[in-house]
Amino acid sequence: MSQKEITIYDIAEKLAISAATVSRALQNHPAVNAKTKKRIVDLANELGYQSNKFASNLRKQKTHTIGVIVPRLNSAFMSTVLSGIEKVANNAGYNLIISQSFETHDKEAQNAQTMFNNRVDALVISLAYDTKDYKHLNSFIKKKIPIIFFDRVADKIDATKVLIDNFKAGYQATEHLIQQGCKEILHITGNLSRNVYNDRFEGYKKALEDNGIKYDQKLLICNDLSEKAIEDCLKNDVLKRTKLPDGLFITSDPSAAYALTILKEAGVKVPQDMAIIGFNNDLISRVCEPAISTINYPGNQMGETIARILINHLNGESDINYMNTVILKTDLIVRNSSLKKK
Amino acid sequence: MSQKEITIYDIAEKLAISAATVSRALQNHPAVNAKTKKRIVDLANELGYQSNKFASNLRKQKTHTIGVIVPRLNSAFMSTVLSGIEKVANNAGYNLIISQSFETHDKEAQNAQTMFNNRVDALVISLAYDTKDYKHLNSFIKKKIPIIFFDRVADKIDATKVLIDNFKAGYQATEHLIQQGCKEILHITGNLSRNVYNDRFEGYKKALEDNGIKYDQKLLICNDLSEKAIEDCLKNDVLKRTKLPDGLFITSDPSAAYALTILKEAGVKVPQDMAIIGFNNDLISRVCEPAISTINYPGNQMGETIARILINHLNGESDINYMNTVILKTDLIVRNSSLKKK
DNA sequence: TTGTAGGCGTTATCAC
DNA sequence: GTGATAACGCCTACAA
Repeated sequence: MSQKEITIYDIAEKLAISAATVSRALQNHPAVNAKTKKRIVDLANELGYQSNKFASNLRKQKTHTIGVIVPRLNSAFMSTVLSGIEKVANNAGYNLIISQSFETHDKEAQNAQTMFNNRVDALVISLAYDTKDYKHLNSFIKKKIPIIFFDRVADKIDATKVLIDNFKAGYQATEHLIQQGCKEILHITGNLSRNVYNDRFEGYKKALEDNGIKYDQKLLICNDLSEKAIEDCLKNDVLKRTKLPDGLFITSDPSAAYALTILKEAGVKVPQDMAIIGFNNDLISRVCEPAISTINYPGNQMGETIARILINHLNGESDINYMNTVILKTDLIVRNSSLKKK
Repeated sequence: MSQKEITIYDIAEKLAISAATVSRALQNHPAVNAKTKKRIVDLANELGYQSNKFASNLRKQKTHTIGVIVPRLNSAFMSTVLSGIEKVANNAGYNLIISQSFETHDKEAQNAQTMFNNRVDALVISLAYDTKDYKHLNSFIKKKIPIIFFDRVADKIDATKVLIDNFKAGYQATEHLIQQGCKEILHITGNLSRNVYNDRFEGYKKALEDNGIKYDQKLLICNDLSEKAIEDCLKNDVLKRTKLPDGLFITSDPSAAYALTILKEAGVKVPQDMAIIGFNNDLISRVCEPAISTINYPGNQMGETIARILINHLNGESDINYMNTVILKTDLIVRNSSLKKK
């Protein structure tokens, strides 16, 4: 199938020198005569020589590859994070192997295994919905391959985490709705066994409590935040209630936008009947009518931060083990969907 | 840094057999005694043995890795395609190395080089805005490494392409606006040197022509479709014109949504004053008010198709060289943003 | 400044 | 069924 590869030996032979010198020249090793080097580099270009990473990696025990496992590739937030990671990593000469867990532990474990076999220099991971134990990461820990968790992190594991203050964000969002006069705030969110959703929920509860509102379990809906789930819980549950909530804190912008559409269809006025606040500050929140209030979540910056920490560590410029948790800043963004008072 | 690796030799030694047998057992080679195999597999698990892909790849000259180069990671469309590719590829035991060209030829070439050095088994690529020559892909062609272009394809190169009928889609979109009574249809789109935008533009022109409307160059705006560009061209140009166009065909949904927001802000009534149609059928087009008409572009299916073609080829089940172009089906989706007549 | 030689971990070929 | 052995292409002590 493939043509004969051109190797450093071919170059060495044609130039009647040793492969070692060729290898050195191609790596810009200082101890090599400038002229010899030029001859080597020129010939390499002429022959279209391409270094074989496998041989090199095999030899050097380093791959310049970072593995990334995410629940799903196709969300605005995730692709922003990935874009940030890729940018920094690529500039530093690192490659990215990306795979999706599709929100299941098994696929996540399987992907981790593959990453491990591929000897990634580091692993970046945002956990699946149903991941509860972290055995599948043990091989990395044993071999001291750095792991960075982001967004959906593992509480019980002692590793570097990059995330936002979900409690605070949840608190802020809820508090804002309360300040706008909401008394019964519906909270639609994801699986509470994941830190992101749990912390936001705790923030929600605390904000209620601090404002003298009793938490009502009927106002909590957990699902996978898919369009189907949103449609289902609104049409078959919320909209059928005798008393409609007057506020909605829903933890993703696409879901918020979709919920808004359904509510409007059903004749609910936003924000008058129900004030809405989302999460993430995706473009989608800005183009709805009314525009949706949200929490700004800097995905791109998160990605860049992750990559930078990793690369500094891999280059030995800093030690990841001293950096336990990085919290990125979020902001409350108020738009018309939640402005009952003007 | 890393602990000692466990190799097939370690296993062989402990079991007092040869490494060759261990290797065979671990690959399910038929010619190995069931009992020996069990002993080997058990010990391998116990020791936490992990096959070293580099050594294996080096030896087998095959990497089970597919390189993917896209203009940008962070678009709804792109992440859907990637998600599709990843799903199929991963199930078939292939890994994905993904990188972004950030719409520049240079980065694209550099990424292609890296992919090549990593000896990817195949390359999947959607071209950058300013890529005009394809020298950077020559090494792949020479070595007969399959390349699949998708979405933004190269006309001049003889390779497999997966795309939609952009001409037809552009025609349909425009025709629809005309049928709704539009006479002056603004077309906001990307760089016309890219097939996707050029073909849609040609479709647009042809639809005008077929309906007796003269093409007016003032109604064509090309930019990078970023929020900034959209805002700029609308506020500083279109909205200042003495006569506003009565239709808008804009070739991406996020841009359409953003344009809609700006137009509404400026007091333009949609669809009465201006009918709008976008492209892609992203969620964003559905949650706007009015919901935006668009062309359904099956990104996920495109991704899966790409991966499937590639994998069939790599497995020798079919030959990619006989498959030149795959055109996926698109549909016109009519929503309120373009419905002048009811 | 350059060359020699050994090994990174796996797999394929050949014997037995 | 199993074992020796020779690559795969590169890198790096060490020697010259």
